[in-house]
Amino acid sequence: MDDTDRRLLALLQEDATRSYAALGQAVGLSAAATHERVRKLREQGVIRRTAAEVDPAAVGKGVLAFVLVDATSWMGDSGAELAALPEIEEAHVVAGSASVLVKVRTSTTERLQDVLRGLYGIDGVSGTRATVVLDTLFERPVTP
Amino acid sequence: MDDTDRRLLALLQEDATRSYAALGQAVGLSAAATHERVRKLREQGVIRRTAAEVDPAAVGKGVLAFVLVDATSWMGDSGAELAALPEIEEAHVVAGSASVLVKVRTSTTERLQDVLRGLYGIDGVSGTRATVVLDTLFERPVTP
DNA sequence: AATGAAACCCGGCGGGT
DNA sequence: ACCCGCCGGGTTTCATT
Repeated sequence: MDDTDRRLLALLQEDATRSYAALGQAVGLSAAATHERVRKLREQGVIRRTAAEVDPAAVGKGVLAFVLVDATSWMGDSGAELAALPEIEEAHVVAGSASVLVKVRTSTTERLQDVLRGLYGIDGVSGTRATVVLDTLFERPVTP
Repeated sequence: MDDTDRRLLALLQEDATRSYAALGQAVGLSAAATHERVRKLREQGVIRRTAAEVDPAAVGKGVLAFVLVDATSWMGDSGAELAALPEIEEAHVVAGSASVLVKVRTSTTERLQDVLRGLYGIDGVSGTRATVVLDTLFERPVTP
């Protein structure tokens, strides 16, 4: 993982449809060498996958909220139950006053309410504190 | 935006390197028709871009935290100042007791502290409440 | 680990149904 | 809108250094 790899990662994060030739030119390498480096980055798991980024609003997911979930028991093994709620985009075990933090996207606030109801249905959950997003200033990839 | 489009989106979200032929076979369409549909989805902005997903830990970003930022004045126009801190991955204006919620990835907790210091340097910021992530249960794309 | 050449396959585009 | 067929270019591999 040298500096060239990091530059390649940065380029692929903003547009993974670039050709290896163009990519190589940007970092001063041949297409074949570039291909080999990227292949290794995939193999090592540095590049998890290459995915299409979908606009949430365009697929009817205009409401975004972060929900702190309080629990009376350990929730670190409740991943599957949380994943069963498809509107939950991320779930993290956190330190602090809450046990889990989830990121939720729904079509409407009514549907958000349904998700909160669903959270209460999970064993040990004793409370939720939702923070509703009014406007997203920016979302960007990690800077290697 | 019919059901076929949604299936295409789901497939492209999990692997955008698939060929249009394979994609078309999965939804019962020819490669050309599939290509046309995906082109339109891009044109309409439903597909924002296709990007490589990088493992944060692999690029030395092992610490994740969500920070609620309190402010004494309106922070909805502070996007640029927040974006100037490269460790901030997302920034949202929120309803509730805080004004802004940011997602921060750093190499160490010391660096996280630096980011918090940086936040206090922004005009109007009066406080921060950080929630540190111990373990990420899952992160997945939006389900169309 | 990088290069250049070569084979193969895919993306992109026309025309037609 | 979808399907078929063609063509240029990119991906992918291999021998070589």
